[in-house]
Amino acid sequence: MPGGHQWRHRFRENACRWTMPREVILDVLSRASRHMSAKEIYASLYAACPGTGLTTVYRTLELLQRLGFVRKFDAGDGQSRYELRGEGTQDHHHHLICTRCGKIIDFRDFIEEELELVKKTEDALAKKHNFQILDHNIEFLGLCDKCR
Amino acid sequence: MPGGHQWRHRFRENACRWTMPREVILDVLSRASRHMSAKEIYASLYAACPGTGLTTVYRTLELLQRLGFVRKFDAGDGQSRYELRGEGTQDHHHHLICTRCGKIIDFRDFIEEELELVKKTEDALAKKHNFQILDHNIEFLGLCDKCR
DNA sequence: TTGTTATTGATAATCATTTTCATTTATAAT
DNA sequence: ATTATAAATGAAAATGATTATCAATAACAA
Ligand SMILES: [Mn+2]
Ligand SMILES: [Mn+2]
Ligand SMILES: [Zn+2]
Ligand SMILES: [Zn+2]
Repeated sequence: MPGGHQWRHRFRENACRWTMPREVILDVLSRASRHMSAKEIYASLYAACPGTGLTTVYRTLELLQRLGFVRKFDAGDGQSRYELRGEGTQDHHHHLICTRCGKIIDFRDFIEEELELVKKTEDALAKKHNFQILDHNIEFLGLCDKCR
Repeated sequence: MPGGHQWRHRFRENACRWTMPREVILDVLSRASRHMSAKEIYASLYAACPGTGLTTVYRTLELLQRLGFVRKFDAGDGQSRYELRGEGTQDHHHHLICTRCGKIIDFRDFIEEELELVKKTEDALAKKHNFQILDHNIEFLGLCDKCR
């Protein structure tokens, strides 16, 4: 349990101030269900920090993304979703998305094989297209048990 | 070259009428550069079918997607992009996206290994979560040669 | 404690996409 | 070929997520 202090330190390192809205947003992200939209985060903010604006939520999420603490992704409905990036490789995962109801499931199956193939592909692509590859996403789309 | 007639037939099969806007939009999609946004398609429509509304472009794209003729995807900027789905497996590919300038590159490297891993993962996920998996996306994010 | 400057919140602005609804048109039936 | 019907279209307005503005506030270094 890294506690909340680590965040403060990591903010300082990046010349960012440690404020109440940021602390609360990080808290929401770390405890609540994953894959939250900005509006959902905004909604669950009221108890701990009423008066926080939706604008601040968006700005904080963008900052967290820029610092690499948060991953932003698109699940097909019109809004972006956000999740904390855990440390090392044990948090590495991808998404299984129901295209009808929007349900999102994390999966970590075959991560070994996946990383191996991803590495090979990254190397090939970086060389062939002179790209600096920084990240990747893998997602499976389909119908969940309730929607099929 | 399947020509334009096949489309007409495939529309009929699905109880959809064959109209000028639909023909022209399919033509644009098949000849022009891939990964076009609705607005881009709308813009390149004027010559062949002036007066076509942007609304019709959106409606047609949604139909094409529903019929499985078109793949809709998100490249990180605020708008959806569309590309024709080719027939068999020789068209199967994924995307390498520059997060700064938005450049998109198709790649088909290691499709063999990819399909193998994807199959394994699909089976495992379908069983474990009782999902009916219909599609998948793999994307690499990074900086292109000009942006790095 | 004070000064500087990042951060915030209310509000308005953007911008992609969707809805509405009256008009047109593809197509099947006559 | 004409006609009837429902699907398709287009103009305009509505929606909804995200971003820009700007004056007020608060973090934090000195
Ligand atoms: Mn996740
Ligand atoms: Mn492509
Ligand atoms: Zn579902
Ligand atoms: Zn680039």
